[in-house]
Amino acid sequence: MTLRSTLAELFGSAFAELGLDPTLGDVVPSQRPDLGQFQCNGAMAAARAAKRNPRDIAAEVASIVEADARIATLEIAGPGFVNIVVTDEYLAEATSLTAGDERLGVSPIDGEAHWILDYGGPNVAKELHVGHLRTAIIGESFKRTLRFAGARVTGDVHLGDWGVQMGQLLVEVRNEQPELIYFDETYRGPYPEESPVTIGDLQRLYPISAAKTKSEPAYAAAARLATVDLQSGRPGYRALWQHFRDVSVEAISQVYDDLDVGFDVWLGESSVHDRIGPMVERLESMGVAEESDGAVVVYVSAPEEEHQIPPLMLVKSDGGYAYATTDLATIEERVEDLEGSGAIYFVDARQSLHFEQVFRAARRGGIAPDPFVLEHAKIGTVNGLDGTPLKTRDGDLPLLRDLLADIEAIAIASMDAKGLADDYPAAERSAIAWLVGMAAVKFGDLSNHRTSSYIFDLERFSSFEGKTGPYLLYVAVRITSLLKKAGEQSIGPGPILPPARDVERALLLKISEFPDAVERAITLRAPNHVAEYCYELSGAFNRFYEQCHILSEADPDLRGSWLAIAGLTRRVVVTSLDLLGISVPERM
RNA sequence: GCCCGAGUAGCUCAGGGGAUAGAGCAACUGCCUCCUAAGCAGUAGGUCGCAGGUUCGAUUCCUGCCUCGGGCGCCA
Repeated sequence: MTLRSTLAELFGSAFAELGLDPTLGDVVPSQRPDLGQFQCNGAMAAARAAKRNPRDIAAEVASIVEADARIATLEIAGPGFVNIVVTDEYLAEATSLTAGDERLGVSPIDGEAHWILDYGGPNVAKELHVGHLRTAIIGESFKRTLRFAGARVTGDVHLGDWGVQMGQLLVEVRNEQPELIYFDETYRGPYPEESPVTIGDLQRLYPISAAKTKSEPAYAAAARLATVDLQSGRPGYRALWQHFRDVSVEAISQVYDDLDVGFDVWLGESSVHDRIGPMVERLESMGVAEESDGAVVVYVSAPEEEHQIPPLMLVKSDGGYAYATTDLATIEERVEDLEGSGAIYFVDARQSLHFEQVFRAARRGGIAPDPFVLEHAKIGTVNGLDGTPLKTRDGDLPLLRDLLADIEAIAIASMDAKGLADDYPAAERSAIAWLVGMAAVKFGDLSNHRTSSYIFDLERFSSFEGKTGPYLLYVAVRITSLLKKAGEQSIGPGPILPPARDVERALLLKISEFPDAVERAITLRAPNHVAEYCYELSGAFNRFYEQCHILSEADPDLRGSWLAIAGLTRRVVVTSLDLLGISVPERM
């Protein structure tokens, strides 16, 4: 129960008392802080249905609500706005309640639901590149936020580990090292535990094999054959493939670890391979899958639909499965094995048609029962300064590893230039630089809406000032330092007193908005609401800090109250940052 | 051609049917004898792409148009 929702309930029951819809009593933070702290706009909406003057309704609602001891003033303004100011006593009381709640006022959501989140999608043999950045950051944040609200969540990396690229790699490795035991069809194992290839080898070979597949039909045929052999279980191929997967997972998880992005399961395309055959057969026998031009497809548009969308390709005319097939089988896995109640895909918006097709096919084929939620949370692209997807000078997608190293270097340069933390141990200093860089990247990403493509400008990261991740770290660190100093002077927090200054009231009101930001982030699948909130809260604290000099305050009760407020602010900031996947250093 | 998304301050972007549309950067002006100036305060900057519609009220919802980006059966 939050301050805002308490008021909404209060107004709701007043509307109900007048025989009007209680949802009209919704209360929101005021858009005109000069006129009030909160506002209720329901009277204007009610006026039409009730065929009455909105100001009259507002007046009647106000006269009921006014009696409540928590309300300081109510004013009717304009066409029928009710501007609300709560008493300082109640504001203090509500803040104490928040401080006493482990979830800081966020109400727990349905703990029965089990959400499967898909925000990985890296491929074996390919390093994580900038295209993986947004999905990882946003998905991770959403996972943490859902979990904070008490939901059961499983993050699946969904590795691309089973397509024709695997066949291509097998062929290319054979070209380079034909003597390897894995290619000897007469050999009966066991195979070496040591991988014959490194992740570096795979990254080198992958583009070569991809290029040859394009230009040499015979090579492409060999790759397809190898893929089929792999998938049908040829032991040498399986063993070699396992090495491909292992070395790739090691490299991939290293970068995810650096990003502090985690997955609960490392499933992938290969883990649903055995499901595909039976699934296709079942869809065919149901009449959902049909033969068309030598391929097997699922029609996903009803004939009468005005805008037809193309059918989903299940089996290509060469007998191979399409990647939509794998995605369909993955849904089945998520329903049956993972026992999910829904799956949310944090994936590039450009794949929206693909997901539309897959989701429709999953419904038609009964793979996803009706209550199972299927949702594509569209992610915008990371663009360069020219507004097109970010590329290196060679035209490749920049590797995440390189990008993060650049950011770290910028953070160090920035610290050097400002002479920050120059008396700290070198190891701590570089740890701080890393956290500052990560905060900059993540906040820069998360403060944009999920669906919008934004311009990633390294230059802009060279200054960690203004609305940036480091600004938020700075607030948390400032408070840590403040609390430490207070402790050294044996000053402790006390009960939160009714606020007497505007900056203090503004801070307490902002603290009370945390649950609304979290709720919005969850329902809209949009962590930018938490990011935006955290920035606003930080600003409110900095203004408070500027005007209320805590440690030199003579009144011990006031000092204790302010210290408690500072401590609570820190908790909310650190919690918000944690929901964004951003870690805070002890000092900076 | 059809579908999806975007168009808001010089730049990068927020914005929940409500009042006077916000932030950061860049520009200009102040504030470190005082808990971290990675900070705070202030000035300036807008026909919210265009035209209609719904509504007491539209940047927000609907329709059309313009511009840009993306997607559209055998790549994944």
